[in-house]
Amino acid sequence: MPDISFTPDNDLYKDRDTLFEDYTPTTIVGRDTELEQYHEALQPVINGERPSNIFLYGKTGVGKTAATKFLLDQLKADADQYDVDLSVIYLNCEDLNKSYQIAVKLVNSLRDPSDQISETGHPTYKVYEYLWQELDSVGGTILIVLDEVDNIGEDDSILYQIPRARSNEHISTAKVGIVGISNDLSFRDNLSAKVRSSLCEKAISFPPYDATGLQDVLQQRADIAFHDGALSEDVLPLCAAYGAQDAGDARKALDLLREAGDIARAGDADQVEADHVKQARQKLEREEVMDGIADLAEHQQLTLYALATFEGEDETPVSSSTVYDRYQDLCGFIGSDPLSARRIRDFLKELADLSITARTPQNEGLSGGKYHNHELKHNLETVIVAMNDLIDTVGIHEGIREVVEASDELVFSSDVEATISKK
DNA sequence: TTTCCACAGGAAGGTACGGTCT
DNA sequence: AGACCGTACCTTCCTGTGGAAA
Repeated sequence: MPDISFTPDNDLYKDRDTLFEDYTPTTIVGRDTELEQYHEALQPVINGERPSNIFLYGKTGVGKTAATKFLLDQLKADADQYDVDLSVIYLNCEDLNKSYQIAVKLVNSLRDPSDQISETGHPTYKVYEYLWQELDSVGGTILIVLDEVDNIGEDDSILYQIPRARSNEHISTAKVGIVGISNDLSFRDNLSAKVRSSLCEKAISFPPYDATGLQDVLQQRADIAFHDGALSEDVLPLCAAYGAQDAGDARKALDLLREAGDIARAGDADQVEADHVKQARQKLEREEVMDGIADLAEHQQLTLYALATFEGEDETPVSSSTVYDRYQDLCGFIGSDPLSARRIRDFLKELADLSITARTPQNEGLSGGKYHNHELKHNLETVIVAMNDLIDTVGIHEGIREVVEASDELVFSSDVEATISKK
């Protein structure tokens, strides 16, 4: 039995918590022009005027949310000082893809916990009525921050309902402004014309960090998170370089730094080294794929399983219809009705969007026609381990037998020993 | 230059489900 | 109870695509 007593770790860290996303630093590094524009756009609030609608856009991890939290905290403090009645509602639209759902969430966040409404069942107009009532009873100036609004896709009705609520006399006392934050750069262009004109009164673009910018961000956090000398000098440049590869995502770079720190600490190292960063990168990448796969529905996993068998047979890349044929075979083994080929094409696209697989368009003209080729983007064993449960119920296909036998991470119930042979 | 393969993926509609309201 | 509401998840049908071959 291992020693399970707990002792404080050796201390590379001064304050590890500051490496998490939810930590708001006291200053924002390298976003001066954006902060200036943002500041200017918020100015009407403090004058007691109708707030502008503001639209922020830029890729993930470029400081949009951090800048928002930072500036709005400041704005609230200043509003207090100048007797401006200001309320801020922050809503992350991550799991909301309809205007209706956002409206419900907003109503619920304004209502007492004992008086919540359910997410379905109400007619749309009712939900909006509730929302106007709640906004009016709050009164004053209200800023509604919708983070990751691009999730609502086509259905942008709430984005023109709210800005127009006052002129349409749905609300009378409150002055409402929207701050929309989008990770999708094309979202703005896809908005309907009437929404674009009202929501994007002030549009602020956050460009990705370059490696130097990232290094400044990392340095700021590392100074408060680690003790002096805890990082060897190539650690931050390396994290920054990886981060720049990941579309200038500062959040990922911070995660990487923290993971590297954790690995170094677990290994009782005196210093975080470049090698720890490399290990951390592998570990994070692997976790990302594993989580992505674990969240897939059964038939999505079956689709991936089908593709994985070809990978095991060294036959990738393969066309969508080839994957579909094997998918149907796999369905046969568990006596499940296969979904339509059309549906599987959707799944294959989703898998590619999640970066679990790679998809390449092919065109062989008259002889072969136009189609997509698919292959795994990650180590086959990783994918198989992530689908362990599914494979346990379906059985081990011959194509992946070799990998399964070589792996020591897989756990199967004894009756899955039988191999599904290739048709 | 024209043809045409083999899908890609949009559109529309069905069904089941969890909900409200009267 | 039964009308009605919004959504997730599918299917069916069908038009569009682009480059190798003719």
